[in-house]
Amino acid sequence: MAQITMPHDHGQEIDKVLEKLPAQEECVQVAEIFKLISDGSRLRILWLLCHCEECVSNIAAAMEMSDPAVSHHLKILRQSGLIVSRRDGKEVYYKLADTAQAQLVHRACEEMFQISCPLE
Amino acid sequence: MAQITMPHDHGQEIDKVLEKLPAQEECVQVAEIFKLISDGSRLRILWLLCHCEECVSNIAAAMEMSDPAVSHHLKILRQSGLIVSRRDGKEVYYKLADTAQAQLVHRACEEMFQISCPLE
DNA sequence: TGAACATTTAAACATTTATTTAATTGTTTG
DNA sequence: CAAACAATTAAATAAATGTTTAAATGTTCA
Repeated sequence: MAQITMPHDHGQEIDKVLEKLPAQEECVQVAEIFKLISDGSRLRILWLLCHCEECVSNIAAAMEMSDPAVSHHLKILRQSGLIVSRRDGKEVYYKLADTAQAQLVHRACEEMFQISCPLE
Repeated sequence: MAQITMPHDHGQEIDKVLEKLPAQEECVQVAEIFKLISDGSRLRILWLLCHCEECVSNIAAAMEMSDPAVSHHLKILRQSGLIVSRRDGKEVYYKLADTAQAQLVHRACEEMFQISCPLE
C-alpha cells in the first residue's frame, strides 16, 4: 500500500489508523451489503422473510405493493445470496438464506429497528 | 392497522408475523440509517472517523478524494447525527458522535467488515 | 487590510434506482 | 391442448445520488 502524505500534521494518531484502513474495494463490497437494506420497501420485505417463508403473491399483499415491484426486490436479495427461493407448483417461496452473512444482516436489522424506535 | 387478506392460504404462520411487521414509515427510517453506509466512499470515511478525529484535508488525502466530494459526504453524515464537527482555526475536525445510534452503526460496520472479508 | 489557506456551496452531469404497465414464461389442471 | 394462475422480464419513466469544476465563505496572520 502506497504511503499517503497528510496535508496537515495533527500528531501520529492517524498513522496507526491508516495502517488498518480497509481498502477501497473492500469498503465497496461491505457497502453493497448495506445497500441491500437501504431501501424501505426492500428492508420490509427482508424483515418478513426473516420471520417466515412466503410466496410472492402473499409478500406483495402484505407489503401492499405490486407483484413486479416485489419481484424486483426479491431478485436483488436473491442474487446477493441473502435469501433463497424454491418453487412449489405454481408458486415460488422465498425465505432468509441459512448463512452467516444472512444471520449477521438479520441481527443488524433487529438492532437498528430497536434503536430507531425508542419507547415512546 | 387494517387487516390484509392473503391471496393464498399457507397456514396461520404469517398471521403472527404480520402482527409484528414494522410499519412502512419505520422501515423507511431504519433504511435511511443503512443508506448512510451504503456507499463505499462514505463508509470508508465513517470507518476512519470511528477511529480518529481528523480535518477535512487529511480525510480527503487519506481517501484520495477531492475536498468537495469528502465535504459532501461529511455533510450527509453530520446531518444524520452520526458524526460531529468542531472548528479549530481554519480547520474543521470531524469524529464519530457519542450516541447510542453511532455506536450501533459502528458495531454493525465492524461486524460486516469481518464477514465480508473471510480469511483467505 | 489583504493575501493565503481550509472548507463549503452551487451548478452541471452521468449513473443508478424504484416503480408502473404490458408482455412473457412457467406450471397446473380441466 | 387450452385456459387459468403465479411469477418474472422488458420497456419506460421519474427521482435520487456521487462526483467534478468553479465560485463563495470563513479564518488566520503578516
